[in-house]
Amino acid sequence: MDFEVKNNNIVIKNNIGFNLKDTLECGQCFRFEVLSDYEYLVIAHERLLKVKETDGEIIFFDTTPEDFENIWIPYFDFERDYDSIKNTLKGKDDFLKTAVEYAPGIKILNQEFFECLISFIISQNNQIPNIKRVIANLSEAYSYPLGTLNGKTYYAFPTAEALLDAGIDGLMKCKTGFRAKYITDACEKYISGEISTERISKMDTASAKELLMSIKGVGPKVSDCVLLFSLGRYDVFPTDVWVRRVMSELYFGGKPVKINDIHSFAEKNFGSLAGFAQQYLFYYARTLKIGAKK
DNA sequence: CTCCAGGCAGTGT
DNA sequence: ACACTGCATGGA
Repeated sequence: MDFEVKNNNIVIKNNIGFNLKDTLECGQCFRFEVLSDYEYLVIAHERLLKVKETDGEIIFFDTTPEDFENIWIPYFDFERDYDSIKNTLKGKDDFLKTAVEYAPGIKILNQEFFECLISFIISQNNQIPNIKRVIANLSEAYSYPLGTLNGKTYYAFPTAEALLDAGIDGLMKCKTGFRAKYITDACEKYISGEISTERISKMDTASAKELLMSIKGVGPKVSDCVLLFSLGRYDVFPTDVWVRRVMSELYFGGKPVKINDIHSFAEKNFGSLAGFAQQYLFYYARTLKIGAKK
């Protein structure tokens, strides 16, 4: 893709339908901060990125062309044809059309596997602001600083070795709660090589999901999130309380629906684009509180 | 105070 | 196969 170098910044034309705010705030990642309207701090791949969306342009501050091409283009999924994906989904039904058009600028980020795995283990029975806080706690306690902005220091995500060394006590001090033992189990399986992106890349999605679920604290929802947000498996349909609610409201007459029925519906109707559909539906449902009490 | 959150493991039928 | 319950923590 085309980009310009201006001072130490990279600037691109936003002719790719990208919305920075919706992409970061749609619940797929936890390592960002709002600096001002349309301006964010992103932590990923052991880097601190200031990024701003202006009228028709995206600016990546203090970024080299090498980092932009090798890290940020893949991370933000800039080279995928989202118009084609969105057009296909909008043609499925009017409900999905509404959800896609609610936030058409969402891209599915390509996050790092280990960080994504631990983050979504932490996400269970938790709320997004608290998930972000716990991840920040772990990073500050068990990793190294990447830089300082406005007097605040930001830290890389810890390695599996560092989190294992932290022990249950260390993890509990970071407010991981009952998930501490799950994190430890994930670290052990990752360090041993039992769980790795190399192994998973050779497996079909169902087998990959089964392997991930061998980790304590990783069930259908967490494994689907990891598969979708860090392994490029777009045929999964992570189903949490919000997705369950919105699916019930839109496709099952407001009645309670079993997870398996939702998965069957998504596989049949959304197929290889289920993951994209899920993210549009999730953001739409959560933001508008579709199906929530009150 | 109670209830719930991008769920899951454990236990029981 | 399915239903029920406890779980660390913080916020409404």
